[in-house]
This record gives sequence, C-alpha cells and structure tokens, in this order.
Amino acid sequence: MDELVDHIRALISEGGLKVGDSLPTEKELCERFGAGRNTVREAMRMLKTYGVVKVRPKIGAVIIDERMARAFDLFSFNTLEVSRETFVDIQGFRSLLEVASFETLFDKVTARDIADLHQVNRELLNAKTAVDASEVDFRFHTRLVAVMGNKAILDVYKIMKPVIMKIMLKAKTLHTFSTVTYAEHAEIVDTLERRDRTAYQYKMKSHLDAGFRHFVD
Amino acid sequence: MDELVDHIRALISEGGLKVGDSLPTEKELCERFGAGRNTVREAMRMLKTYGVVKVRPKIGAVIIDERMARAFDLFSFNTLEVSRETFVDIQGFRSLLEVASFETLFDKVTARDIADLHQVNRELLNAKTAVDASEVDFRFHTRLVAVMGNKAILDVYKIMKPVIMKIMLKAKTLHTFSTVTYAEHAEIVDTLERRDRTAYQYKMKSHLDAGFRHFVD
DNA sequence: CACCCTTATTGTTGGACAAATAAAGGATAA
DNA sequence: TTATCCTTTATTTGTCCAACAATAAGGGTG
Repeated sequence: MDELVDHIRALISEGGLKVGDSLPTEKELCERFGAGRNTVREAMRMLKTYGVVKVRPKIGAVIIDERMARAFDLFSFNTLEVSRETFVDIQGFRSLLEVASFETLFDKVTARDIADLHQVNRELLNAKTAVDASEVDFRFHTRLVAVMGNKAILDVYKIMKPVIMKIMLKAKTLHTFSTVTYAEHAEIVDTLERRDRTAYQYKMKSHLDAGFRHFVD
Repeated sequence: MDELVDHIRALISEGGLKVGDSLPTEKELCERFGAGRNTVREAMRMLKTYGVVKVRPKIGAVIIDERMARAFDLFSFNTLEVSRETFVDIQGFRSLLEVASFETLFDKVTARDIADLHQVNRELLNAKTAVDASEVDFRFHTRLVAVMGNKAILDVYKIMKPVIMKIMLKAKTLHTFSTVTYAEHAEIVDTLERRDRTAYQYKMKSHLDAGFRHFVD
C-alpha cells in the first residue's frame, strides 16, 4: 500500500508533472502497478488528504499543492486532546524561534516591523472574547517571527498555530489578555527597538513561560 | 465521504476517546453510519494519513497522535527544483536549530550523546562515495539536534533532509568529507563536551557557513 | 446557441478470499 | 498441579472483483 503511494509519487516527480497536470485514470494505475481498484483508490485518498491531488468524477486526478492548507486542517480538528508531550515540545520550539533567535531578529528588525508589532498589540485591547484575543496574540507572535524574513521558519510557526492557541487560551482570560499580555508585548517590542539583547531575552522568556506555567496542571 | 469522516471524528470527541483507546471495527462503523465497507475504509485511511489512528489487522483502529510528524511528511514531496531562497531559508533555519540552540544543547547533552556523536562522525571515514558521506554527515547533525530531546524540532529537521543533503553534496567531495568535515565535527563535539559556549557557537557557525559558501554560486 | 444523448470516469456498495494476529485450547515437562 | 510452549480457532483488516449510481465532458441535432 505505502509502496503504491510511493509509486504514484515517483510517477509525479520523475514524470516531471507540475501543478495542473493530470494523473492517469484509476484503471490505468491499476494496470500499471498491478493493483486492485480499491487499493489504488486508497492510495489516491492518501494523496488527496495530503493536498497533492484533487479528484473529481469523470475529470480524474489533477495535481495541486494545497499542502500548507492541509497542514492547518491537521491540527484544526481539536477533537483530539493534544498530548502533554506535544505541548512541551511546541513550547520549547517557540522558545527557540522567539528567544534564541534574537541575533537574527536584532539584525533584521526595521522601524516598519516595530510599528506593525505595536499596532497588532493595540488590537488586543479591542478584542471582545478570549478567542478573539488569542487570535490577536498569535498574530503578534507571528509578526515577530516574520521579522526574520525566513519563509521556512514562518511556515512552520503557522502550522503550530492550533497548538499554540490552545496554550494561550488555557492560560489566560480576556482580562489577562488586555492587561498583562498587552503590557508584556509592549515591553518586548521596546526592548527590540532599543536592541537590548539581555532585556529582550529575559522579557520574552518570561512571557512565554508565564503563558505556559498555568498549563502544567 | 467527508461527512463520514466528520461522523467518526465526532465519535472520537463526543465519545471522550483518548490516545490509546480503540475505535469500533469496520463492520460496526458500517452498520452505525449505514455506509459500505470500502467507504468506511477510505474514511479510516484519511484519519490514518492524518496521524490520528493506527490500524492493524485483528487489533483494529487505535487512537494515536502523530499529527506533528504527519504535518511534516506533507513536505517530503517535491524536493525537485528547490529555489535559491529556499536554500538560504533552510540554512538560516539550521543555524537557529544548531547554533542558537546552544543553551538547550548544553543543558541537555549527556555523555551518551557525546559518545554517539563521535561514533557517527567516525563512520565518515569509512564512506565509499560522496553520497554515503553526506548521509553520514546528515546523521551527525540529526543526532546533534536530537540532543535537545524535542520531537517537534527533530521532525522538522528530518523534513529538511533532502534540501540539507543537496547543500552538503554541492559543497563537498568525498575527500573533503573525510578530512575537513570530519575534523570540524570532532572539534564541535569537543566544544560541546567542554561546555565551551563561545567556541561551540564559533565552530558550528563556521562549519555551516563553510558548507554553504561554495553553494552561493 | 441551446438542448439532449452518449460515454468515460469516479463514487459507493456488496461479496469473496487472503493475511495477520489475539485468544483459546491442548500437550508436555518440572 | 502448575507453568510453559505449541497448535488451532476465530476475528479483523487487506486486497480484489463486479455491479450500479453519480457526474460531467464531448458530440450531435434542432
């Protein structure tokens, strides 16, 4: 089965197929790889959930690239309780991306970045619900990570959104967001603007830890 | 179909099922939702590729949470034609994961880690081809990242493997691997063992930059 | 151009058998 | 008797096949 998926993937990459191109029909795939139609269908179902192909009746399978969207889907179903280990790992990852990255951050940050960060942070005061506030909170941190100008890092950060938002929501009330969180963000942006390495690391680390401390229970 | 997936997801969340619990058998799901077995199987296949369930014959479907690993599987496709920006971004990411992470590394590193790193590095001397050597090279760096004990970070690093290996291969010959690379690795492990922060950062940064410098053309 | 018909392809169902494996039962030895 | 190992059995998933429904492109007709 996994072998069949690999075959089809090889068909795509080695065949030089690009987004928009069509794959052979199910029947042809059956013949080419000597598999039953159900097996081929399950393989295609996997590629479909990966966001690599789009299948429609009569049309067939067309190559797409919606993997990023699928990655979000993955974590959007909160039906599953995120394991404690995952939480700890994600928080450690954030610490690396937002605290340990300070050299790059300080190197790349511009006045525009500072202004944007302040503005996003101000939106925290207008949030009507805790969920709204956590959305803004996440936008703030995303904007900070974006300062580095590294798309790979930014994509990874965005994928972690659902888990990060759970951490935020678990730790804070609407009131906390508009007071404590707002003030901490403001301080962080200030240290960034002043290029104060020590203060930045201290403030950001405290900020992340604070959000996480309540969660440990 | 998507409806059926939603049903099963509801079954998990509303049934309060947790990681380790079992789902009903395919037959039961067919009866409960009035669907054919192949349809149920395709729905389960989706959940499987999401990393939410693990299915084994006779055992049935058990709930797991490997979504993080799956999310990064998504990007193991299409390593063809990596753009220059991607290369630069990945290299920046590596710098974050391997250099800027030194605090965590120094905090977590054990004698076992040091021994493993030395052993992997020694394998570099036995490599027969440049491709073999780059495999070992990647294993060395993976083992280093693994020291942090963070599964999310390790998963991300593994995804970047195809791109990282391209960088390694482009920069080095078999001879370079067994002389320069081997020596640099050994030095890095030594600084890690001595907990020499300054030297570690300098050596590792130089090592990564050296591998990348030849690539910029 | 609008409409209908044909036809090819995917979507779903049911049934059959193979493969895997947990559970039950039986044989053997201490 | 008890424990251990092996065999058998039963259940569940894995794969295949055949049939029909649903969908939509393409062609023919007015």
